[in-house]
Amino acid sequence: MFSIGELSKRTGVKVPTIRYYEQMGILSASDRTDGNQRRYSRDELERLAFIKHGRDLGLSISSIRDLIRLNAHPDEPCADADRIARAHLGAVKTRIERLKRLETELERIVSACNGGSIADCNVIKSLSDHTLCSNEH
Amino acid sequence: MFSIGELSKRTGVKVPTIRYYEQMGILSASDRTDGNQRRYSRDELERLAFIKHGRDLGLSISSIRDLIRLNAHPDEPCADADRIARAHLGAVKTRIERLKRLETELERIVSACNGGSIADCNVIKSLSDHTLCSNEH
DNA sequence: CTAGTCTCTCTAGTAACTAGAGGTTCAAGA
DNA sequence: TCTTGAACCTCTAGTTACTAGAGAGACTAG
Repeated sequence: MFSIGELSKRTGVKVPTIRYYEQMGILSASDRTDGNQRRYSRDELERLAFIKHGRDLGLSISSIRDLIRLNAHPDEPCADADRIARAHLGAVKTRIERLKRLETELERIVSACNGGSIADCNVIKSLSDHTLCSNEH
Repeated sequence: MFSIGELSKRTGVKVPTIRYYEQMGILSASDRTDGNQRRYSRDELERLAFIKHGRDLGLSISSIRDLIRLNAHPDEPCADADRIARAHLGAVKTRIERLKRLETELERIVSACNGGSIADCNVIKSLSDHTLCSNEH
């Protein structure tokens, strides 16, 4: 059995975050000491690693909750799990596209700085004047 | 003078959001009617457009607040404004990089789905097993 | 003058944590 | 066995940028 601090060290998830996951209903300690401290089994350590991996990949807690639920029914087809991952992939692609457009825009704004005074600062002008934008956002 | 609804229509910023910006101290109505309704001048319309543009580009409200403060002192050098934009550009580039790595990872996970049952679903397996990752995140 | 839309303030909820207060428990050394 | 210091407990509140809703008052067109 692991204490919450050990779990934290092994997974890299901070202690208050582990408690937060418990509140969110995706990870709970299977045991408590007489003094009310959480004790985790190896299964729970693995589940936390699963959660962390999902979070690192940007999955929401509710998506992770769904995946955990799916995992509990190993006989059902995996279409749902695939759908969750695919939906997330789509969202990631969209975000990349948007950010790339912003990057272009910011490059333009920053490269226009002439080192003068605010009165003729292109950064602020660029932000004020939407018509200068090379693409819509 | 514009009502808050008119301002909203002209800028595409929702009414409660405009009131929120007032709370945040970046935009306040220069006048009120006898019945306590906000009335905005053309200057304030333009400032809201500036705020919206900055938000669309992903600037935080506090960065926008800084830029507005800078804008109020037109004689000072524009290095600070440039620095804010540059810092943001750096953050955007970093986010793009990270997202691209996640994209690769998710592509791998999704493409591995064999349409079977959860028990041997690669989506969940991939998320459980960190060692399968082709790059660290 | 009235109906219907707009606006007001205030509170609370969202996502995923993080920080802090004030108190208790655990583990290791003397 | 006792003590001490780190780790743990619960609870509340703060973060960001909004969004939703309640209940009441204001404005405007016909």
